[in-house]
Amino acid sequence: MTTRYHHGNLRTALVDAAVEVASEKGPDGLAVRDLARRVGVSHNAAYRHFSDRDALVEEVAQRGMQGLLAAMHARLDAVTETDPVERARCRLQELGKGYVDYALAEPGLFRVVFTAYPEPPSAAPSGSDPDDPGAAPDPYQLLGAALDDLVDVGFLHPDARPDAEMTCWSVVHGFAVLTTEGPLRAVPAPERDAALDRVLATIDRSYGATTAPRRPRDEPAMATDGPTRGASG
Amino acid sequence: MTTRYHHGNLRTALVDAAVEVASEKGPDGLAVRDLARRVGVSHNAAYRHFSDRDALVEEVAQRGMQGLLAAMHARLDAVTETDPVERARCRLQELGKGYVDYALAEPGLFRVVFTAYPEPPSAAPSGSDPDDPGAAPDPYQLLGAALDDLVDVGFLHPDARPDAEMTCWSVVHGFAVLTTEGPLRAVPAPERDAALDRVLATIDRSYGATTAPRRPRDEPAMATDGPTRGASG
DNA sequence: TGTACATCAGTGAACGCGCGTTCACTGATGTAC
DNA sequence: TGTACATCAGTGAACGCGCGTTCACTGATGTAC
Repeated sequence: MTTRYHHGNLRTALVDAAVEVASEKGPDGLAVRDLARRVGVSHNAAYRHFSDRDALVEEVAQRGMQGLLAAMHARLDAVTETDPVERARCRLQELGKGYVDYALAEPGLFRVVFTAYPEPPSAAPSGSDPDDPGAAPDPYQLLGAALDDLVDVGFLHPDARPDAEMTCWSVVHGFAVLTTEGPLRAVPAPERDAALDRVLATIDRSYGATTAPRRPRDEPAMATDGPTRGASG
Repeated sequence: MTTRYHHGNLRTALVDAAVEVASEKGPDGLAVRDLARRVGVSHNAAYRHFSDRDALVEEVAQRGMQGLLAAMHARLDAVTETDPVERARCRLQELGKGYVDYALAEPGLFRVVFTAYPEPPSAAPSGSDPDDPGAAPDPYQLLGAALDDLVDVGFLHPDARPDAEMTCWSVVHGFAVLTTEGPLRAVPAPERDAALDRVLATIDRSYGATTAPRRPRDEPAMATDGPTRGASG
């Protein structure tokens, strides 16, 4: 039973092993032979289940994408704020934190997600179909929905809505890359987390500034740790 | 003379070839044997000039860094604005554009720059020495200086100054990665460039909002393409 | 319930690739006298 | 100006590695009758 001829679950076992390896070594660490070895099967048995190495990597990328989405949803679901404006602002920030959470927790898989398809989908001129912008399906839509909420709630001015996805995605992706693989990977966790809060607050402040000048209030709509509160302790 | 025994300039020739290769294939495309072949020399002659492959890659990374700095300086030097506030704002944005310029023009070398040292410099707890934050020396200092100017000129509130480097670097690096290697690599150039303008304007608007509420003016300090101008053609 | 047979899921050997690195060696160069 | 010699900068062969992929093959499984 321990070593029967038919594995019974080889495909899943290979992907599991691949996820584990990729988690440590990233996409370049994935080798069909190595994975077969780990699973205890001859090195070409894998070809019964995957047409080639790329197919296996793609499977890992899908798992990574699921993890990324889970991390984002986890943060989103934890938002308890009830005031519509505060809630929408908070949700956008938490979305970004979830993204970075995952990149920091699983840097290898995070890399696989963004390396899986080295060839650009040049056939369809991306951007024309808003439901399929490039190769990033759901996180992109989550972000879009959060930004739409921010407009609906009256915080983000509609004129500032276009390309807002790219701003948010860029800042959060850049932060993730710089602090996981990049030159900022040695920054200690507390400083790093504080920095992310400030980075996200910067975006929030910008969005608040798109409406604040138009409707007079006592308090300008600003980030909670903005300079007007003077809470720089 | 064409094929003399002593090459005379082998070290430089190897680095030149490596830059050319890395420019197309990125860091993983660099192989000592291949480079020697290209230069027309036996594959181990390279070891007279480089202790190992990593030393050669590091040399390419330095060239890449020079290119990156040159691209940033080129943008910076092209700023003719004379009004101090406008000038400082403009310079920050051009700095970001220069960074993205280089990433788009030389994606392979850009990657080498950020892959050269896979091991974190964990010895020195980075961030303690502001002159050497991680492995990115000069672009980081250029950015810091631009942000300091923005404070000096009264546009960016000092309370919002901390971690401003990380915001700017993150947004610009993320944009570069997403549009060169990432899911947005298929976005056509015109849309992409317009998006970058809006992304940078978002940061500018945020920084303007750190001072605007405090000193009453006729016009709030906002990005040139902000919604209050209504220039959404 | 038993059996023949198609099909599925493995195996071991082999091909061909390119790599990093080291070894003992040799051709060229330049300098001291 | 000529020569001996140390040193520098190449060479060719070899070691050992791991990889992706294909080939002909075999053991196990399940289904039709």
